[in-house]
This record gives sequence, structure tokens and C-alpha cells, in this order.
Amino acid sequence: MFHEDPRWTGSTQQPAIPNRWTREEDKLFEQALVEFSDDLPHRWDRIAGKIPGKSIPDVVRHYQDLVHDVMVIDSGEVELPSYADDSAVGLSRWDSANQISFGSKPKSAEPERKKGTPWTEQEHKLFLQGLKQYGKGDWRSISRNVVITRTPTQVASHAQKYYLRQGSGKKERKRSSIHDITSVDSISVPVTPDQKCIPPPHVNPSQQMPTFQQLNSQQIHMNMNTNHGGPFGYQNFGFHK
DNA sequence: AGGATACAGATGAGGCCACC
DNA sequence: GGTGGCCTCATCTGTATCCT
Repeated sequence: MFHEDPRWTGSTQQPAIPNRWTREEDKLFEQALVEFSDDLPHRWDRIAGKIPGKSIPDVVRHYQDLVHDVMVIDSGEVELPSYADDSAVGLSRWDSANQISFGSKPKSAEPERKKGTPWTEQEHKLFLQGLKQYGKGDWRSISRNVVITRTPTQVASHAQKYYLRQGSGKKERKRSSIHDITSVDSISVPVTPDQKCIPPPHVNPSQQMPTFQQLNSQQIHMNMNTNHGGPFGYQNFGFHK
């Protein structure tokens, strides 16, 4: 797992070095990107204002680095690291959805149950948006067009828990849950199927600069391997610059 | 600190529907 | 009618959080 990588273990405690982004800063950056959408005036100014010690050029450069990394990954120039738990959802993500076979499962006598990758708030919001857009039950469309980081099965499973949570009323909750988020404010997502700004997986995104939405979804995809590392956790691969 | 429990993701079974 | 794809539901299991 990423967090075992000495390069960033405990990096949240790192001092803020101008050209080096800590996970804390990444989180702030990520939140700011969501908060200040593409169309807002002085967007970078506002984003920089959210991250102590970072200037506008810093955040713009960081964003460009992220975009670059995503494109590099997508173009296959860089291999994703392998993980101890080979639940590398990143690779398996589209296996089922696109009916692409990446080979047979490990043939151990006791096939291990995959560890779950927690849904991020952003993914959940996208899920809610997809729900609005395609309605309950069309998990396939939601998965393909909105929450592209999750398979239809995962979306369905998530929905099951979501409705269970909703259905159980508002009685005393012992713990808060991502399912308590029931609205999709503060996030920009594709509005109609015709406006899809997320390319289907077979499209090579390296042909064009991705929008934040595209980047964002791919970052979430990366995040799934980082275990709460924040959607931008992937920069800790350390292969940019 | 450690046990109890709530939560959430994965998976399997069964049913429905469209297509051949 | 057979088959495949997809959905719903139930259950299993790992993890996070609460409680004593």
C-alpha cells in the first residue's frame, strides 16, 4: 500500500516546503478544486488562498503536474505500482464494466475476498448526481458515465447500503457515514449524457488535456489504492519531476 | 486496552428481461 | 426454450468507532 512507502509515510507531518506538497496540502488543494469550480473568476487565486504557504503559480504548477501524471499513467508510459493486497481496483475497474478480460483470477484454492476500497465523498456525490440523472436502478449508466471509477456492481452495492441507510430513518446514529450526504452541492459533474465530459475508458485521454472533471475522476481512481490518501495521493508516486 | 458493535464493500443466489 | 446481461437482496467479512 502507498502509505507504507517510506517516501510518504507520515508525510502529513512534513514541513511545507514550497515545491513539495504534503498530503495535508494535497487534501486542501483537492477540497479547493471542488469548492471553486472551473468557471469561477480568480479560481487559482482562491485556491491558493486555501493552502497556506502556496502561491498562485505553485497551485497552477501543481495542477499541471497532476494533469501530466494522469496523462502519463493513461498513456501507459508509467506502470502503476503493485500493492501487497492485490485489490488494485485501478486495474480491475473496467474489467467487468467493459467486459475486458485481464486474465483469470488467481487460482488459489481459497480465493481471497477482496478488500473494499472506501468510497470518497466525491465519488458519493457523483453517485448522487448519477442517481438524479439516470434514476435508481441504472447502475450501469451511472458507472459508465458518472462514477466512472466504480463498476456497476460496486455502484449497486453502494446504492444498497445508501438506501438501507436512508430507509432506516433518522434514528440515533452511532456513527456518521458517507451515506448521510444526500445532496450533490459543491461539485461539478456531467449534466447530461450528451455532455459527457468524461471519456469512455477506451478513449485515449492523452490526446487532449483533461478537464478537471476528467482529472478528478481519474484521481479518485488512483486514490482507491491510497486508502484515504485523498484523490491527489497519487502524486506521491514520485514520478513527476 | 480490549471487547462489542456499527458500518461498508464484496460476493453469491435468484429473478426478470431481451435477444437469438 | 436457451442464454446472457443486469438488477435486487441477503449474507459474509474486514475495518472503524464506541464503550467500559
